[in-house]
Amino acid sequence: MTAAVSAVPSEPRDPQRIYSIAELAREFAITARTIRFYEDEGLIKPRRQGLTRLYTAGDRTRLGWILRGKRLGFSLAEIKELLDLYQVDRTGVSQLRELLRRSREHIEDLQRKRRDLDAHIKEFEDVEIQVAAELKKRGAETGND
Amino acid sequence: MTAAVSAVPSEPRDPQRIYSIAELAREFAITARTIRFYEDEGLIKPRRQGLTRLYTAGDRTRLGWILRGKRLGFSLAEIKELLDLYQVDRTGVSQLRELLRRSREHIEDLQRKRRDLDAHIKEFEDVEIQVAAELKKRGAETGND
DNA sequence: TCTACTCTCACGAGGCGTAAGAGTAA
DNA sequence: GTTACTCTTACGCCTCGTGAGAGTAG
Repeated sequence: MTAAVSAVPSEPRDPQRIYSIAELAREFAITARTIRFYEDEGLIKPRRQGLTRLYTAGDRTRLGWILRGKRLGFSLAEIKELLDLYQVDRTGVSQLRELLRRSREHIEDLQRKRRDLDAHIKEFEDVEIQVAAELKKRGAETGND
Repeated sequence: MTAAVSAVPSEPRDPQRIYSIAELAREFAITARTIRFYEDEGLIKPRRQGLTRLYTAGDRTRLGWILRGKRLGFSLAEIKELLDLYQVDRTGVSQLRELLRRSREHIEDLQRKRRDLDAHIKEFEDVEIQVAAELKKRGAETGND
């Protein structure tokens, strides 16, 4: 199902720290290839030292954000759009208005998702309750062994 | 982004009612091809009258469930597993225990998703608040026009 | 040389879309 | 007989990667 991987990894202890691609791959339990793929898709833009990619703490946060979006069922294109929301030009009023509009749109989308999720959870909790009751009736233990 | 489609459509007014594939496709804003595809994948099993598929209210509910799972980022394979949880054989104690175990597992997965989602929502709400404040500062209306 | 990175194909699974061609019910 | 469905078969496409092979920096 879902890999038991830290959702948002340990807080960035040192905001100045630089990460290698392999380090990030290990930390997020993905492959370096995947990180490069996200770069190809325009989701992340590490600095370079020659050919080697250098990731800042910000890049790392961004990557965690991407993966979280993925777990929530957003496509890479959608995630890119969401990420871009953070760094659009905020100088003009019309741009701010547009940002506000899209932000609200996304919040509604997310809230819809949450309603779906809550309904899902409730159903499985019902299953759990019923099955636990049935097991109890039969005199079997219901604990987690 | 996400199509503005009724998440769970109107309650099944008549539990006896039979639906055609086109009807369900319209209702859920998907194509008949998609519904047949789900059948190929073993997610739904309508009755047949000759070759024509006949969907019960239960099938309709099931389809809605599948689509909700999709919106939450589950793969069809995962959704199939979740759906199967509902109708596994519940006669034996060991089967009940297994059902309970997997049910709890899924609930944990769903709760993890919810934490992700809440964090996401909070971030965008922060964006909204900041942008709205900035617009107000500049004397522009922030309302939804 | 060995490690760790870089690159570019290329392939593959998941999730459908999209005809093609044919049957059937009103 | 035309419209509006239905069906199966099957190829194609986009997304999201994985893998292979080959080159390079230290």
